[in-house]
Amino acid sequence: MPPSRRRAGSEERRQRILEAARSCFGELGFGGTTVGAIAAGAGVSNGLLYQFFRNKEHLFEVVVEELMLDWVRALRPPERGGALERLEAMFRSSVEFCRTNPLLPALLTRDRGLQLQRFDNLSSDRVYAFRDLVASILRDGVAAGELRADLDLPRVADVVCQLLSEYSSRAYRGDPAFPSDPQLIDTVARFLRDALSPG
Amino acid sequence: MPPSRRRAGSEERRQRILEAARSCFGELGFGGTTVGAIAAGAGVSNGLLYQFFRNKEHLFEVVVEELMLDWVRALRPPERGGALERLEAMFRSSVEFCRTNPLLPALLTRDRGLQLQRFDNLSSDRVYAFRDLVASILRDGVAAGELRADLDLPRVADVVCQLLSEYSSRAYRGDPAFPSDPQLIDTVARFLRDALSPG
Amino acid sequence: MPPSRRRAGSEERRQRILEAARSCFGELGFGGTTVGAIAAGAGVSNGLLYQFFRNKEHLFEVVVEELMLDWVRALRPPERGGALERLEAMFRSSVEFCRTNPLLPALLTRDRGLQLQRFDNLSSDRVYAFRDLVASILRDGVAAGELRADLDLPRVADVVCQLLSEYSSRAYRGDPAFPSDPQLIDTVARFLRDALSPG
Amino acid sequence: MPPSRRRAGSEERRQRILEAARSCFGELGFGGTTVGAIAAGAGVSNGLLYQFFRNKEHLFEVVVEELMLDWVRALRPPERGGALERLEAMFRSSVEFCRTNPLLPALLTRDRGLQLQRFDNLSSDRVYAFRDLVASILRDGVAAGELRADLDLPRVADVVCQLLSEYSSRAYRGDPAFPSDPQLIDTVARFLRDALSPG
DNA sequence: CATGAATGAGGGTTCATTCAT
DNA sequence: TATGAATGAACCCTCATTCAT
Repeated sequence: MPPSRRRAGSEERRQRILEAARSCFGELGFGGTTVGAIAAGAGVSNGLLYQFFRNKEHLFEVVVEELMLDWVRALRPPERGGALERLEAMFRSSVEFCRTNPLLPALLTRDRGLQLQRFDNLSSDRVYAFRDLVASILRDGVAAGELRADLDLPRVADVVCQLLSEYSSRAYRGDPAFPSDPQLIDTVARFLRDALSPG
Repeated sequence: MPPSRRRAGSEERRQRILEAARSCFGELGFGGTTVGAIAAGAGVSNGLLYQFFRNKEHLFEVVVEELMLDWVRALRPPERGGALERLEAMFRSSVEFCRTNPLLPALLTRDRGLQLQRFDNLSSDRVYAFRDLVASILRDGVAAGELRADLDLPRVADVVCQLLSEYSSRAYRGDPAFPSDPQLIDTVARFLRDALSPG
Repeated sequence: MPPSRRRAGSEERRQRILEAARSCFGELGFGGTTVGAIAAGAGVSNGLLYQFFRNKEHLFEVVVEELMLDWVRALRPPERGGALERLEAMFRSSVEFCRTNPLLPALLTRDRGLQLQRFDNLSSDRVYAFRDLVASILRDGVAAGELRADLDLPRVADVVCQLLSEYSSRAYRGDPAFPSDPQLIDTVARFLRDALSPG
Repeated sequence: MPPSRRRAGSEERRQRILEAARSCFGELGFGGTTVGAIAAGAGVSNGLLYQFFRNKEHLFEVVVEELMLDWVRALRPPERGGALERLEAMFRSSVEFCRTNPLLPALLTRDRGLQLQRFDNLSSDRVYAFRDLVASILRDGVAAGELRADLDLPRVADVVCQLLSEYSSRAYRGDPAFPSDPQLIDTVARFLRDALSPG
């Protein structure tokens, strides 16, 4: 039995709220976002948000949770291929993903605007998992002789993740001071290759 | 004629306000900081701030302006030495500077907590100037044969600045998910060398 | 013609709403009660209440009206017997009635939680009628020589009613500071006898 | 050193707020009272209340605390005299006190409108203390042979307190259904005497 | 008839800003 | 100048009421 027309509309509205919230939180941070702005962005009344979410924080949590899941799906690297190839694929996927998701990079870099002290364990696990994933790819590359043998794996993984999330995030922000053009992405990719490949 | 004793006391208070503001804005962002907290931190009354600054935004602008000047002073690279050596010196100076200035990295990465859309042209010039400085150092290195000849200079400068500001900023934040230990700094320095040095 | 099955079901729902309302208003007062809580308590939808009642205030008025009728029925004193005997019977009936009707004592004591200023003339008539009934019983007792001859009848009736309603009301409230045990009820009954009986 | 004119005005405003709060809470209960109404009643702005009181509940607590102290002072019975005489003096003092303090009787009778479950231990002690005081006076009267020897002291004290607080409270409420005229007070006093005096 | 999703006015509270002292 | 008491706009959230289904 398909959902009634009513409930379908309801779910659609919930999604519009989440979308508006994603956009507002991403652009203005948690504190800078007003519930009214989200409601207006979603084209619904102020009070409707509270039918779906306990309060502003809860809405934020749900947004983050969904975003992390989407991101993990988008990021999954190709199973086959060399380490550099896989890292570059991840990098480009992430850039693509963030093009419409300003919130993620903010989360990945512990953006102050989100006042994440309240949501600490929301994203920590994902951050660690992501870094571990990168580290394991690096380890594969070292084992295969594709990468320098003397990399300090956890710390290099940190640097790689950092570049990945920063240049991904720029894909969204339209900030001329921190641009994101295809050639810049290529430069970053090449930068990584040069730094990681054996002499 | 030296400023009267009265004005000297006044200037001192102004500085204490700026110092308290720097600390508050850096820790809590623009939205998270209250004027009362700054006044309390400076040990003056609430209203006195408005003798020196038009309003909260103006105070913020002045804080940023001064911070940028301090940072530029701190960053000035050694006149002599190889490009990599000079870049690394800048990197380490910046880390040191940021260790006590949480606000700067936030500015350099367009921290959402500051709601910088309102203050857009505050720091752009400084950011451009910094990147140009790095680019010119890179150009010197290329000219001297110390760096790869085929670097896309403006874009590589962007990447270098990015790493520099991110790992500088961590020096202040005590976040276990984004640590800052000497070996990580060394890893970043080596990462830069590997990426920039010729084959 | 009996009501159609449809209307019978409707009437049953109306009654369930009234019952839930009686319970909620009694426990939480007018302001503390939400329309949603009443609907949930009655197992009907939020909107259905507005088929039967203009609004929350109207529902409250009807609840009070019905409650007063029930109470009058429960209170009707035995036709025969001495004045003290009849008063005591009323007292004990009232205690029993209130044991399951928290709203009544609140009404009888002009409970502030009900914000009765809005509903002023709702219960006044019943209060007067009750006091008149008590006064007439007292008059019978005086005439029969069973009670003191010099009682200020309307005012003594007020006192008797007051004790009656207060100690009835405690039967419901589970407040340890204002207990209601059988011996306390007995004490009140005896107190009344002692005060009213001739020297 | 006398308080500066500024601080004197401040304290005066605090008192006006407390007075307005006492009146509003007393008339409308805790839930029925809005912070705005208190502010308006005191002739100050909405926000000023929060300079003196943490929030609405805190303001309520302070009001209750002060009221209880005032009441205890007003109630203190004469040291000398017979038990009935002392009780009657207390009764009349209380009536007088409550004539301007609607909140107290509400507290003494656990008014639902105040949602006292939150403030339970604020007034319980005072209620118990008051009842104990009445009980001890009764005990003295029994010992002196002035009162019936067979009184169930704690429970009779309850009844006496109940009459005392109820008829005190009416002094404030201008409710015609529950009047308060001098003769009614006299009737209650006489009622108490008749109930407590030996046969 | 019956539903419950949707609305929006109004509540308590915070805080940038002003101004009498 | 310097103060901090005072203001009031704007925040988040609740809930009585309506209306499309």
